[in-house]
Amino acid sequence: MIVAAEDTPINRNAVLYSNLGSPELSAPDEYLIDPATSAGTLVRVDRDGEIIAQGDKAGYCFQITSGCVRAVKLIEGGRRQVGEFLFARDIFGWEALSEHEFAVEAVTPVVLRRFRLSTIEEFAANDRLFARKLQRYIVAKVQTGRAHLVLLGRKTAAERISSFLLEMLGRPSGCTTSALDLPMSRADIADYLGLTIETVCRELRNLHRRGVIVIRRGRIVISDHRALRSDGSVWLH
Amino acid sequence: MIVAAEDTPINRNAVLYSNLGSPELSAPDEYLIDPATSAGTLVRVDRDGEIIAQGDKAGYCFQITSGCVRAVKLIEGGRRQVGEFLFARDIFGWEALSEHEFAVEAVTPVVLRRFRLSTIEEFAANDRLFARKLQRYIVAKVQTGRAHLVLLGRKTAAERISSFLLEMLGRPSGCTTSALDLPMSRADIADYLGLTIETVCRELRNLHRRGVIVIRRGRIVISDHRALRSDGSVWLH
DNA sequence: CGTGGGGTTGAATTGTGTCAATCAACGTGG
DNA sequence: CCACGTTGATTGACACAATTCAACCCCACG
Repeated sequence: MIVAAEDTPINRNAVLYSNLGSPELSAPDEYLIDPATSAGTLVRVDRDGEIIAQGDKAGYCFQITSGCVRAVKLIEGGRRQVGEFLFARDIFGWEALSEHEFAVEAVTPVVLRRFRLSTIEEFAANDRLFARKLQRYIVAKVQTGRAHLVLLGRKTAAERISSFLLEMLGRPSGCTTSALDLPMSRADIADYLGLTIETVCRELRNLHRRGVIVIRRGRIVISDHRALRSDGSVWLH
Repeated sequence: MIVAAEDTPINRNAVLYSNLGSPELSAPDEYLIDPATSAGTLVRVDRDGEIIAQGDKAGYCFQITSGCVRAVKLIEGGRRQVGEFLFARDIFGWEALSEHEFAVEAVTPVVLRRFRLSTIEEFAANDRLFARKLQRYIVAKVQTGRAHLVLLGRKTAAERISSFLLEMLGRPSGCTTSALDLPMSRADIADYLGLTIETVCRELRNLHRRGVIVIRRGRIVISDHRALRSDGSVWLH
């Protein structure tokens, strides 16, 4: 499903990442690897195209330039779990030790930059700041993974939906407005939240009825942030 | 709840980790930091003692010398999620970016070795092999976290219990025999698997009825590994 | 202008949770 | 040594949240 894949050799002397001089690590809207460089191989993938298959050998790492991607695992009985959704600036492919346990598929058409894992490792070895940024990125992923464990283990359907909308609202891009356009299908959302499509619909409808959201053609507008937050943020402390 | 906490200064010239000369990275039964060294501060914690509290500032990293520990998150309505159980050789405290999202509590009395995070970072900076081992360890944690997402999102109660027993059976120590002694309570297991205590009991009884396990005084003996595996390993591929 | 796939809604079903009672193990103090 | 209280584990009866099954709608697209 990979459309364009000419192999631009990585120029080791090129500026591989931006903000070298930045005082602190990884602002949320920062690219770990500067997309303006010619480093890595540009890859385009169609909607629903498979970027990584379950069982693929580890070897490549991708940074998303544009679009949305999902990490999915299929198990017996046609059951499916979406591990995470990834967007521009996100990096994936590093999570595998030897084989990929999750497939990665394009939710929308995506543009990626592909690197050999060995190249990334080499850069991390030669550059302390980059290594620390990567480390921070991975630790942040561990954190969001943990938060998702709580959602799947202990939250009700209504709470999951609210948490999901807040999560989507909270990501770096498109956060200022309260208009969310969710690129993924109901099935993707359901498999991310450990629910069925029907329950996702019903809970969205409930939010609509309560006047918390407005649903229009795959686009959702949040009318009552406060209500959403009191539903979805069930943390203590 | 920390009992002994004299602060042994870290000797930078001491051999902080073992197997420097080992050809490959992190065998599963290997300590990332050699417990025989005097590096770090020895800490003992009683049963149910709190090692890290929710909301604590990040700053220390612990390696378990002996005992079992749980990472827990409390949310509204008395609900609780156990993120993971950790055992000898495991390392925790590195998952926080600024504040700890999960508390860490002693399931059994534990002996820990405590390090400043900055010390760990410094060692990683000065030693490539150690840095890569740590990296591998963290990535492995991401993997088990992902597997747990699938369990919580898409497995039935029976499958969760079987998967749990297999997971406990599969950890480096005490794996040769089929006698498991589970140090954690039913409540801990339930909160790890996103179930209730009662369901855990019922499913264990079902396994007992089917002759798959024998339950004796907090110790469980696996009589039929094959049956357990066909229940718990619901992977495709 | 059919056709099909995603989305929405309703009714029936069920797996798991809730509530409650009982039991077993253990420590404690009279 | 034995009543007693405590705490965790087990079991049963019932309730309910979410799934399953099914019908229908709405566009997009050939």
